[in-house]
Amino acid sequence: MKREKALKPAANATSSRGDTEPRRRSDRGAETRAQLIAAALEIFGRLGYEGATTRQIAKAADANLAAIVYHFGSKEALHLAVAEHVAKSILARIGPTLASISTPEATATPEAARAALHSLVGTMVDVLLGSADAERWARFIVREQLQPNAAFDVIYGFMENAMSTALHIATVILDTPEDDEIRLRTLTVLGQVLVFRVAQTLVLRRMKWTAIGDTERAMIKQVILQNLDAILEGTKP
Amino acid sequence: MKREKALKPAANATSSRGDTEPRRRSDRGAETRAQLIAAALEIFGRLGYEGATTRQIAKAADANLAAIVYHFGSKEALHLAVAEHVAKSILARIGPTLASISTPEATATPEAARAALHSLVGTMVDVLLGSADAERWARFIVREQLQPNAAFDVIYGFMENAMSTALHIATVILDTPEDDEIRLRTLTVLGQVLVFRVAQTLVLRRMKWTAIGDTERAMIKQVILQNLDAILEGTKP
DNA sequence: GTCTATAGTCGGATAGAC
DNA sequence: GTCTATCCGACTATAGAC
Repeated sequence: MKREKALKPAANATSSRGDTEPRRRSDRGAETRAQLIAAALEIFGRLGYEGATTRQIAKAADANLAAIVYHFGSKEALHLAVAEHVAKSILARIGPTLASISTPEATATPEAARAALHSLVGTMVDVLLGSADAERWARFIVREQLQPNAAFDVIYGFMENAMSTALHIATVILDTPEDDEIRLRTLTVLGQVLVFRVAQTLVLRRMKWTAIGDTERAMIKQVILQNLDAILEGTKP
Repeated sequence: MKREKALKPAANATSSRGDTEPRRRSDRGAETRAQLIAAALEIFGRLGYEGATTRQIAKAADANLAAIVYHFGSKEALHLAVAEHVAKSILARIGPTLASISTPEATATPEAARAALHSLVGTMVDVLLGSADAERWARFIVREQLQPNAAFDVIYGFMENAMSTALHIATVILDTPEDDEIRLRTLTVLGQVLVFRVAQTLVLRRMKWTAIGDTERAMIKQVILQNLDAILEGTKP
């Protein structure tokens, strides 16, 4: 928000390069772009948009400072490219699960629906807590929430999708229409997963853990799924 | 992380001013300090430590740039002073509730314990969602989680307190020893509250709300307390 | 496509008048 | 205690050699 002078360049935003010329022999360019995005994801997530500097990012990506402008057009465009990358990556992870529980069969009976919901929540826990990648994604996303940017809109898309699916399944299980109450309840389930990412510093201290590994993740998943069942059971009409 | 040169000054950190001279007639100094802290809370919360600039803060506080160094010693010291202010403010709000449920009577019977837990969670919802101040506190705290600083330690203290109390009450209700499982479950309850602060952009969009006012807060509280009861009921040994 | 060098701007901190 | 003026390091973005 500080240097809003020459925002003229950009031109070639994020993807769709090589549209003027056929794909050439070397993919050095693509590699550099990928490295820049990976480094930017990490650094934007930790320091925020303003706190991150293009020098840091270039250095972490083992690329040249000018490469950022060359490949993305500006610091801001790089930020947006990272958001797109995150959205795509997460969708790639939960997409299969989402698809498998979006079939009519998955919600044919309350039992099947319950299994589908377990599957979705379990996948969310795994995706959010199960990889170093996810750690970076989550940090980046939470930053966007704190300071909603254009990048947030990019990310919102897939969240919308997952939440809608979960909501629909929940209405089947509880046999109720979709109303504010069940919408809120769906959000509280999301919160139970998110807290382990967002308040992780607090979580680690309280649990006297040093990290959330496989064992810890399994415990967390078990507790959340038990809660989910209890909530489904306890709030039946 | 950028300008680690002259970190020499500081000297007079945050409070305890006027120890060299008796409190004088005017409290202009105290007022300026308060305004600076208020402005810094808002701006650090929104932009993060690195993203915030002392010029912005001074301007928002209607104070002079040099006043920051004069009163706090440095940008970093101001940041820490804000953390202390936040911790104190929150404790002032939940302290009474915390005290009232820390008595032996409050956990004498499972019924009383359940009421105490409701009281604590309800207060948390009110504090976190019920005031414009809380919005700022939450933003600031979440930032600290993403990028733990010295300031985080300041804030952790009161969280520890509230969590321990909640945990103890839960063990009474469930009549189980304190173990990892119940610790995790306590954190999932915290998550249900936090999500409405942390992912508020998402919440507002999904609920098609424009803000979380009294009505919305009441709905949220009801849903979370119902969940809490369901969880307590559904996970009994 | 990648690099170095640099232009132009903005940052935190300081000095010293009042 | 508060202010203006200023230093100087670090920032983003650019130009142009390779």
